Amino acid sequence: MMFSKACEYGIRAAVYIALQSLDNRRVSVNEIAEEIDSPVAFTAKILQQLTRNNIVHSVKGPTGGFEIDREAMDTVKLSKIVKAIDGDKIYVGCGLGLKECNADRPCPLHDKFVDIRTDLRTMLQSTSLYELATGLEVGLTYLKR
Amino acid sequence: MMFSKACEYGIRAAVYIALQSLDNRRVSVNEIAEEIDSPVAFTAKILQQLTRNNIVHSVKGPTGGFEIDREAMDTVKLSKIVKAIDGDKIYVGCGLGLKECNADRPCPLHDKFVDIRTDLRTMLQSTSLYELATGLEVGLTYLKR
DNA sequence: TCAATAAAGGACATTTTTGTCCGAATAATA
DNA sequence: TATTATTCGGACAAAAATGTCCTTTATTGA
Ligand code: FES
Ligand code: FES
Repeated sequence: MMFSKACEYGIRAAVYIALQSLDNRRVSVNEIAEEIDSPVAFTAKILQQLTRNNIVHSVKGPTGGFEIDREAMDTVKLSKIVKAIDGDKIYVGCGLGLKECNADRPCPLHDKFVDIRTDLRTMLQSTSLYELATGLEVGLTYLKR
Repeated sequence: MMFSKACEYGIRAAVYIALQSLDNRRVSVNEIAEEIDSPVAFTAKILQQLTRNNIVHSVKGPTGGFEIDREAMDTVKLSKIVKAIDGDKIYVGCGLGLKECNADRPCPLHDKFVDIRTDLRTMLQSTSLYELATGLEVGLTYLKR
């Protein structure tokens, strides 16, 4: 509802890859899709986008798969994933669908909407994959129901 | 991005109807679509939903059109429109797309996401059509670019 | 070198959302 | 009563998002 399905899968996949990379396991699309409960082929497409955007790293061939450097887990924030998949409409779009959000000619919801949108952006820009992966690691959070 | 197109049009239409009802003008779909810059026939469909949900009132025939009681302008909050058109997924859905959002088995983003979602809900539940229409009336806000 | 394994990428299929069209129902008014 | 202006409702169409399939490419290890 806030993010596209593709983006939801992308974030879940990235978090799972980060989790496994924490103990140096490279993971395949099949395993990822299984663990995050997502359609395999569609997930593969999304992983291609993440790879092209240097969010995850991929290796072909046997023993290949996806992984994330320990460093990237800190530097890659959710905002980067969202931007790669959904673009920046979530950051700059008007809540009521005007062609652009513009404080000089605001829609009736502008002021209230901007507050929330800013909170969302701040949250996404400050949340790293590492942070999300560690919650998973200690069993506090889950990637599927 | 946050709301569907249908919902965006629905809110803009409702605000415009409220604005005109402030000085007792009933408005037609054609006028509404013109003034909020939306596709006429699609807007008509959305207005039907708003009518069925008692958000606006419609009158058929010549001199007919849409209107909103002065009282309803206060009691109808944006949350009612959003719920009528987009349902309640925006309020109860998991940000990462898990089948349901559940604090007992949260996704990695749950805590941070819930904060923002709650702010959004609170904002929608506390914002009335009257409030939005008055900003328009005095020329502070706009419904099209 | 060859078979097996995995990602990459393109074409296609399905579903959902967005949008259109047209006839029926309703009501005002001449 | 006939005409006209309006919403209502259903069927349809187009576009976008979601999802599938299959072939190619890279890499490993026997
Ligand atoms: S103009 Fe609508 S949110 Fe800024
Ligand atoms: S479980 Fe994901 S937002 Fe609550």
